[in-house]
Amino acid sequence: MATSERRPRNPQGEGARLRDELITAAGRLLEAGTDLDTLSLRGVAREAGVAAPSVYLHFASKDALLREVRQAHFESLRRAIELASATVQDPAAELFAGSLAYCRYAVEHPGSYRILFETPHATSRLEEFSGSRGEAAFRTLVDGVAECIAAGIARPGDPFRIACDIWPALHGIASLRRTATGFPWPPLEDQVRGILEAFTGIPYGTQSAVEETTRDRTT
Amino acid sequence: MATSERRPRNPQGEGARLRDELITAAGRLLEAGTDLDTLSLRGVAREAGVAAPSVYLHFASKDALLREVRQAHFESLRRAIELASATVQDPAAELFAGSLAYCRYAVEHPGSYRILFETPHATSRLEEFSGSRGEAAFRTLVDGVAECIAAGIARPGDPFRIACDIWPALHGIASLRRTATGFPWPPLEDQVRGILEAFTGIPYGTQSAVEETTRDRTT
DNA sequence: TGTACATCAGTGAACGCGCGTTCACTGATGTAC
DNA sequence: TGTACATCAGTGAACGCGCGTTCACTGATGTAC
Repeated sequence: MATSERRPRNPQGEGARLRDELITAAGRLLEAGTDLDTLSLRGVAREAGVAAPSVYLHFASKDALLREVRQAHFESLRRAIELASATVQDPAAELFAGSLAYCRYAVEHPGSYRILFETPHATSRLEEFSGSRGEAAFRTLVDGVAECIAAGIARPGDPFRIACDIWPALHGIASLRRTATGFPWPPLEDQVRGILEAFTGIPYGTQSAVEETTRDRTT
Repeated sequence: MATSERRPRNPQGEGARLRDELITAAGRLLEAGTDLDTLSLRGVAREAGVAAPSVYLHFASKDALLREVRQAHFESLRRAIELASATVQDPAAELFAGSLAYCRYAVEHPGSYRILFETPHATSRLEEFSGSRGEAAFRTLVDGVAECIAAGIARPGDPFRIACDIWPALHGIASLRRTATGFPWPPLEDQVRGILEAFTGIPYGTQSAVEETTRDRTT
């Protein structure tokens, strides 16, 4: 939102700072609701308080800028999850903390999340999944599930396959909260717990678990 | 893709035909990968083989055109689900058929699905969920779950709350298949069955169900 | 210490383009008398 | 049957705008001698 204020020139030798400022400015625009497809190079430059051609001092093209913006936001999501997971010890709590952090990030930074998982981009269309930044992130989910199985807290099963169900479910509840705004969604925490419980069998104490024990009650 | 061919003028009294042709043309562009945000009035006119101002004979503005396009695609998704559900009798099979049809539609018509559930639009931001077209569609899912519970096939529970989990999960697996293209996704049918089983308890005979019975096998 | 020069961060003007929208029109087809 | 007119479906040219990108430049700061 820091539009229209004259930005002082960087001291010599630190021109690279503008690079970060541009990525940050793009992030601000995304948070403010601008779509990745409608995000313009000129708009980013304006937001950074800089002339449009200055962008070319650090990025070869608009696409190159957006690519770096995406990368920065991916890193930011990764950090949010890591931070949340680090606060707890046992594997079940860690799985929940990480999952919730993922959804919270998506809900709280919709523009950011959108460019990560809701926008197809030329690069990722070509690049293979294996070895990608995304694979590394997914692997921590797989590992989390595996730990819970190894600890005997979760139902036995293929951790990879289970993670293949959890990720989309988390993505779904976060993503639809943005699109279906009028929908009476259950609290996010409850829903995350319910998803993890449904796919891993870990008893997080959701309502459905309670109902399972009192199965014969009539609706 | 019917670009650049001279479209014959409609006979008098049937000018309204162009209206449908424009909506269809927009649909073709969406299928071809054009984004809703990048879809231009001029592009649609071009695809329909008509001059740009002709659009204004039937739509007040670009937004009005896109609104109608969205509505048409919603109707098309609804029909696809209805058609699939009608082929089977018992409630569990119907739930599966409808769910699979939903995902298939999303996967096979990504551009269409995208404008329905992955693009925020001014109208739906304002309009309440209750009474909307979306609510009617969601209700059929709730009803499907309720029938399964009533028939004693599904675990007892709140059908609405269960549908709140199923919808995002289905959305997730369909949506991420488009974004995470390189990911080694399990077959769509298996995944849909797994989701329904996890949230309703209906034994669709997925692998995880098998594993559940042979719980003591080591990983 | 003074000065010429190089480097560096960034700018202003201009380009060609496609966009949404407006406007006055064209020319075929139907209708009234 | 002939003709004047109305209706209807659609067009071509033009508008002002913001876009991505290129280009030659400016002016402050550092460095060599």
